[in-house]
Amino acid sequence: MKISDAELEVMAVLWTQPGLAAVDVHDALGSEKDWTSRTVKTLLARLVEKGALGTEEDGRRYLYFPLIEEGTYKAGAARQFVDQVFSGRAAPLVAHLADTRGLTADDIAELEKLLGELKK
Amino acid sequence: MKISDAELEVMAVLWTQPGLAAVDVHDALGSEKDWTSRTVKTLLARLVEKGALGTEEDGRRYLYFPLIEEGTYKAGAARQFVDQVFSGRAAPLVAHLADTRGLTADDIAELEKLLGELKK
DNA sequence: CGCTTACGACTACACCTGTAGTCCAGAGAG
DNA sequence: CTCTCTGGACTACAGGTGTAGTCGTAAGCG
Repeated sequence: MKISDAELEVMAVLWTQPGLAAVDVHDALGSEKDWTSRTVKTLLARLVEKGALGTEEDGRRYLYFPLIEEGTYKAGAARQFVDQVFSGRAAPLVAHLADTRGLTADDIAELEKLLGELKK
Repeated sequence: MKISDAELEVMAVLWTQPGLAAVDVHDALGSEKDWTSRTVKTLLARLVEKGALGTEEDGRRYLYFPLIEEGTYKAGAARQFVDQVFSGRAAPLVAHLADTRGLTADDIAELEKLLGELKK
């Protein structure tokens, strides 16, 4: 279940607001991405074809719903990325994020809390 | 500077052993990947074209050297991934890795040490 | 009841990627 | 000096991706 970059942005919208029609997805993206509605429809169609989205008829249009959970997908993507780029080791990843100012003080605090829970 | 999955495996070899010829890269990958030497050559050529590798002539063949640093590339890839999938927040990433058993006890210990240093 | 509009279905097309094949020239074998 | 082998250069080709256009039809406007 490979989801491409552009498709992922569409999924993000529908994870936040499931049950939108194509136009609504286009509007929701509108501010960020500069796609025509055709493009958005193509992405929706591809996601349905891939089984990532399901549809429900609503008159003469479709409403789209995610079929794969946000958490499930992201966890898989994270594992795959860490395996591919960091040979499966998470620590170097975090170290790199820290190096490039990718970690704010808030992030660090949050990670500490998380680690505290993990140790239990 | 987008490096594809297959290309990344080639880069990994050359980051570890810079200055190999095409055949040597093929051999180094040989055990893991089942590519013909043609395929490896194509990947090398594409990486040179992209500016990720440089060459040095050695008689009638080339020796290949990384032009981009391993750390630089990985840090960039990490940032991009976190931005794309986790809206830039590292903590949820780590949480997901933890959920799917992607974090071993060792990893957790390592992360703790890392966080300790970051706080300073 | 006819015209426009908006929807999904199908089609397009260039570039990237994975995976290789062909070709020509130089290096080494004899 | 000639033949073969090997290296890089160029070519191939199907499937994915970003980005859209066209078409037929059904729904609502007038």
